[in-house]
Amino acid sequence: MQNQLSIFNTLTRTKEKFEPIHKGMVGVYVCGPTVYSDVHLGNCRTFISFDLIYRYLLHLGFKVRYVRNITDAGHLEGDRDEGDDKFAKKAKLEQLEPMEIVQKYTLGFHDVMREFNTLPPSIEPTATGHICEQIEMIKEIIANGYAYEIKGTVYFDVEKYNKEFPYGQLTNRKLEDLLEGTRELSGQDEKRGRLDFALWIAAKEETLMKWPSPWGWGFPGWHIECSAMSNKYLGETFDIHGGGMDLQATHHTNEIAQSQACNHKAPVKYWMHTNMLTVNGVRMSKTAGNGFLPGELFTGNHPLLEKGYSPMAVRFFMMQTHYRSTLDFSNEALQASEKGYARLITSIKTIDNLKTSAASTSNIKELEKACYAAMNDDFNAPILVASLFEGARIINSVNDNKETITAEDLALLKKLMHSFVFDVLGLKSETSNSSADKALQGAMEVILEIRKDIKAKKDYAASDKLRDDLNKHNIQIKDTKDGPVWSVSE
RNA sequence: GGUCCUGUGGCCGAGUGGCUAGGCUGAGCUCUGCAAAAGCUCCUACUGCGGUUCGAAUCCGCACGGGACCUCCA
Repeated sequence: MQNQLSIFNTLTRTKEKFEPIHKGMVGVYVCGPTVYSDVHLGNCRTFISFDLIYRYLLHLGFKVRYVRNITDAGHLEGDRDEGDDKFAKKAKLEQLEPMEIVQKYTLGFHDVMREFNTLPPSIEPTATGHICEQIEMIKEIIANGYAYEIKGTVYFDVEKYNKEFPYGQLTNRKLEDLLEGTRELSGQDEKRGRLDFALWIAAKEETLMKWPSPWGWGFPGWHIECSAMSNKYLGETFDIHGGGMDLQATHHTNEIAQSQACNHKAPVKYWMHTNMLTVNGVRMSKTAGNGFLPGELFTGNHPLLEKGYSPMAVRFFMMQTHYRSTLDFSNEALQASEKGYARLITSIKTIDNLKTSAASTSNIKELEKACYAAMNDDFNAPILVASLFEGARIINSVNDNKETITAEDLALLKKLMHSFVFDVLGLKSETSNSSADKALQGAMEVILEIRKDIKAKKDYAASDKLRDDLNKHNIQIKDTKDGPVWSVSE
């Protein structure tokens, strides 16, 4: 372990030293997507942020169990535990079975996560796969006196719970303040308290996704799945629970209440929340209609996009902002990241060509320290990136014979750049080894050989034309001291 | 209305009570047949007004601007 990691805990609103419950092991639960439509870039940001966190914990040597669920049932359209769930609604629209909707968008989600080079979680449980666990948990909550049933629907009694536990602690709010923000109960409402939420919802005649329960046919409420599944795979109390900030006030607040009411203990030691992605200063969301899909981003096929951006350029763009800050999208910012990313990757490829000397002009050990210090300070990737650019500067300077490096330092620098850029930040070099690429490589060798002859005859007009023409096909030739180098641009 | 967060150079974005992050852009220089790349140098900011302090962009207050949550959303 490279010194002490600290994490900003939403519960206390301070940075705390990270001490896992079980030495050397970390349990992480992150609220995954509700798979009733394509994930947009804002959703991706959250999962990419937690991918960084997961990767760094692994890098530090922790044995991590990373659980990220798939919500495939119980997430209602309306705000008052009424109506059909999102899958059934979408299923009707697309004339499919609800589980066809789930399958379609789950596969799509996985494809996008792979594009962004995120590591798969250790366990990816689904709500429909854990109906029994949810029912058992609800039974326990009722037995403990924190929930009640009315006509086949089970509600959590928030006001009763609040008498013993601070219901609004995660958002630092008092119950009275929360009550002020809610509407009066209408005559149709069955629940007792305005803040009460459903644990189990009675099925109607037309409900498509329903299961038998002690309270009749129905389906689980949205919040109970995360309590049940985190409990099952990580235990009654685990280390880190994460999710987007928008889940903090309702979903996570209710999760804490459910788990506490069931197990008589707080479920989570460190709560982590990632901030939103914004477009022109406004949060990207499904309902605001200002979101675009990862596919559109990669191809540039969207009115807001001037061009396409590669998945790694986008990932790097996100790594230049701290996970707790809002990240505002713009073409200009993305293009800046694209260039910076290319420079960083190019420098890493240069490492293998460096010559070593008897002394180093730069302090590589200090650089290593700076990298760990950045990440240990609540996963501060932007500061890490700044240090990595310092590394790139050193590499390029040594390559230009303007600085020197010892063999020992070079080995350390190489290890440092590789482990932080590829393992921790999760970036990868975007080159493929397809047969077409190999053919291009061969062709370029032939072309450069011919151009060498032309240049030897000092026919610069011809050699420059060759270079310019290839450039029109996105192939750059650079005439360095050590001979020509070529590359393909995006 | 309630509860919070936030306001940094041309753009994006870190950050600490005093020691000028970083990326992109622009200008100049070095290198080079030229170009590109790379390195170096320069443009040295912290919404406004008060207060605390030897000293504040960093702490406090007020004002103005932006945003989030309180209703489904990562």
